Amino acid sequence: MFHVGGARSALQNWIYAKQQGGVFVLRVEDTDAARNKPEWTEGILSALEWIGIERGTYEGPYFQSAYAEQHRAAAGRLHDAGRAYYCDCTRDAVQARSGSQYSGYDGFCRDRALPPGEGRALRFRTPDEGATVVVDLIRGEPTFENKLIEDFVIARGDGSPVFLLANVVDDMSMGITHVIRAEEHLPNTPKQQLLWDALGVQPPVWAHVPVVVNEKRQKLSKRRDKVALEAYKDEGYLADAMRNYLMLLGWAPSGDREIVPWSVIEDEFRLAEVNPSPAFFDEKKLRAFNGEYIRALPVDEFVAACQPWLTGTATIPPPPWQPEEFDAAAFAAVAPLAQTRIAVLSEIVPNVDFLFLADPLIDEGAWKKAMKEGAGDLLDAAIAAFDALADWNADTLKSTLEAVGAERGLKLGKAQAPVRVAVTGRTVGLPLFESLEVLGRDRSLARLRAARVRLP
RNA sequence: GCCCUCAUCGUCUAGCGGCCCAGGACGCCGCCCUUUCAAGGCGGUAGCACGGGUUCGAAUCCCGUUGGGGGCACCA
Repeated sequence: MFHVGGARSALQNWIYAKQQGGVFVLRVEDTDAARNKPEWTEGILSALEWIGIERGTYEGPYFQSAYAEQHRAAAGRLHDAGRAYYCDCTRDAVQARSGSQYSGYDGFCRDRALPPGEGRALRFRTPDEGATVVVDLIRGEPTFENKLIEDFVIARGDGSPVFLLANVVDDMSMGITHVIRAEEHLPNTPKQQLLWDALGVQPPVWAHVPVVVNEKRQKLSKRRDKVALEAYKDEGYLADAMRNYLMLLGWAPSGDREIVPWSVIEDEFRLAEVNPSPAFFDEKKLRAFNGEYIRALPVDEFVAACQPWLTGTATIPPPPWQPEEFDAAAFAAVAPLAQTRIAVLSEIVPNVDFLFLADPLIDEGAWKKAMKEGAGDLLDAAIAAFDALADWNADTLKSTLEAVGAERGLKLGKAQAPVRVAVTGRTVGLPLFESLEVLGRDRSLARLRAARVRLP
């Protein structure tokens, strides 16, 4: 699973690296992914690929674990240089000493010069004065007073390195020069920068992009919110629409425009211009974008794009009709009419199911609405008139029903309702007469007669 | 409790001292078109959080306040 927030920063990161002539490396700090499950890696890779970050154009994703030796070596160096010391304080002891107002480790073991030993953690000795200024492409220079940074643990009692240190050492080992990540990491940054400095390496340039939030303005969470990129893909969001929308979260291209070719985005995007405040992931707007992208598709591409929902795949459930019932030619005939009517690809199914099902799925609410008094009479007349038609096409069908309606003082808008429900099962849908034409004379008449039988 | 951070229509944003009694987009509401529903066309609704400065002039700069978000582990 790949998070939409992650997708956005990956996109930003990727473009930025491209513009700078650098290499984009995706780091995954997710707990589950960090266990290095191959299927997670594969999921992330294909999600990245879906939004246009082709494999081979970047390195990674990588999980912290590849540089275990360096982690331990770095911890050792820090200790030897006096920048870190061993501590045997338990959590409870520290808590007890500081009372109710806990504000970090109190430095109890700072000058005890404890030798390494079982259960003794290694703590980084934070400077007593001065300040650590983080150079951040998006936020300027957030400054942190060193005396307020506690002596944090860099290696556990069993000698294993903690995330903070592993992270820094990994980045150093890989020659990372720019770290672009979510703003939630900003408070950790001074600690990491102190580590870079203590290890004698020039710290990277940081960029903390804002988080993506839900309607309640909280960071998107996997438990509460729909955040998986794959879920959007399976619903029928187009990759182009998704990546375009994602890039507009916190940034806008020049001029009063939002839907722009990807090349414009790659060209104009400036990481430093990203709005520092959190952005709400608005599914409604995404949907509107997707509708526009769908309408902009050439018809044959639209037809091709619909295939997974018409036939089903591993992740997309199969349609209600049997595979042998599907008629590609009929679908192609009706596709242009459907194209302006759906905003996500999965919606194609209810629009065309009447063409492929032996019997239409009759919606009872629709039936009650359309089959009022007079409906039986109208259907009788329509059946007779349609049956007498020499040419079965949209034009003749329309003028025929128009005439039938007129005889009864009904406008076409009213007269078409019972016919529509009888044939498609719904009150809304594709233009009726074109639908009848594609459905064919026999099937159409059979459905009209079947409906007539149900009426008084 | 401490630290950091953010603040323009409901939402995403344009704006980087005068072009702004604030522009675009989504949403919403009307009207037109129309065989249903869409699409399309036209119009409308709605915002610079508050208070002080600085300046001839502030949405834009500074300081506070308020409100939101994030972080403070021998988690990652």
